[in-house]
Amino acid sequence: MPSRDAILDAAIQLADERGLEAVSMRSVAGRVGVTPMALYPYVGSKAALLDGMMGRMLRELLPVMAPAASWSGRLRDLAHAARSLSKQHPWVARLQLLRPAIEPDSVRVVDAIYQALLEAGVPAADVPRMERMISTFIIGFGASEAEGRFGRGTLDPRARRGQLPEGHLPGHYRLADVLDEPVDWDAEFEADLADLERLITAAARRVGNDRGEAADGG
Amino acid sequence: MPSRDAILDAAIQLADERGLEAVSMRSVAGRVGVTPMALYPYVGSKAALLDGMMGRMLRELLPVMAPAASWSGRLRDLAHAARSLSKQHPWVARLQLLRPAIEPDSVRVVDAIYQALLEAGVPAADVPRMERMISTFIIGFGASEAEGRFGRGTLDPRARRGQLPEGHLPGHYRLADVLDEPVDWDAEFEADLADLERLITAAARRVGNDRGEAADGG
DNA sequence: ACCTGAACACCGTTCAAGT
DNA sequence: ACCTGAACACCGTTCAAGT
Repeated sequence: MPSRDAILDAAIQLADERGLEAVSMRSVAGRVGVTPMALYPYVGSKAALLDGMMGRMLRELLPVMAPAASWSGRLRDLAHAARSLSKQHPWVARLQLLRPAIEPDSVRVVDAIYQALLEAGVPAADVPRMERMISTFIIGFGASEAEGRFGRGTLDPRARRGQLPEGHLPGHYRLADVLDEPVDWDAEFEADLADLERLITAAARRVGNDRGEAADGG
Repeated sequence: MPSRDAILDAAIQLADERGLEAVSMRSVAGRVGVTPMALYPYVGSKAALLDGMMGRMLRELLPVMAPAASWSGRLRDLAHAARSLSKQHPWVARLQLLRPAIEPDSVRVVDAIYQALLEAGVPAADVPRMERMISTFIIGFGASEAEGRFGRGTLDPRARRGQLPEGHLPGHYRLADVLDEPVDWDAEFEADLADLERLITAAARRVGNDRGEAADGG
């Protein structure tokens, strides 16, 4: 029995095992034990199948925030959950960036961030922007890590200390010691979160200072 | 005469006109006036073709930073150039996230950011992380805007003030006034850049305070 | 040396049949 | 009501010929 849930399960499993590019109507149908065309009444199209996969991921993200915790604790919980999700399923960040967040659970996640920012004292006029900044960063970090934008590239074979003339890549030259050390991505994510929290408290402190429209309606 | 440059030009034109998904070996070959297989000696593979397109984009990004300007001026120049690039070519942000930055010009852009951060007084140990944070944000913003993650979604049809019970999406409810206004994306990008600059100066101020390894070699 | 043409193993999706 | 099979218009890439 196909059923929408079984189809989404098969697609998610396939993406986990062989990557998002291995998810095709034909491969999913094969795993479910059915002909490609039998999927269409349940998922509509390939694009809708991908949206459905994303919806499932977001559903796991929601119950993670303990309502009792402070705003910063809740944001931290959410950020950590998002990161562990994109470690378990390296394809979610790409999907999140490539398809607009239509699923209803995505609106609920956004709402939870709104509440945390309001509770932190961020002026209403700045809350949606900061929500977009935070989620853009978290998704972008996950995508960069998963797709290999972080790994190599920055640090080229010839970027080792002394192996290149100082004038060519002066920044890399001066940072040779630091760049030689391996990166602890968990620590980096943590440091980035601390920076984001600094921005939030700074925005809350600025209420009514450098802008006329401080604490708005609400 | 094909030539690598003519092939990349055709591919870029095609992506601008009909989107990245319209770029195929067959369509590019058609535009160049040649058989698909004739491209292979010049570009190697589809993936390498995409890398080549990205390389061309990065080359436009480099000469934009006036060496005379302050570190914050140079970072601003770079950020604005990156944003106008991803407005002209909505596919670059996606490509930047999906493929590791191997092109040599990408290393040069990273180096320019390293220099700016060092000049700002950011401790060496924090410079690579902050570079990744800044570029992740800028690329993520471009991708979110281009792929439609920002546009709709957050603000649902039923998120209008009073049209939903307060208990359901409390954050959206409290922000109804703000969410009803259209977003000025240029202003938002500017405000985000100001926030990033705050993080940089804050990191510079922390030198030698909460970490042992303050101003490193160099 | 450079290009072509046919072929292989794939795609998403439509449409007419089958039970 | 639900599924199948053949078909259409695509992919990237290999390989043997052509000039």
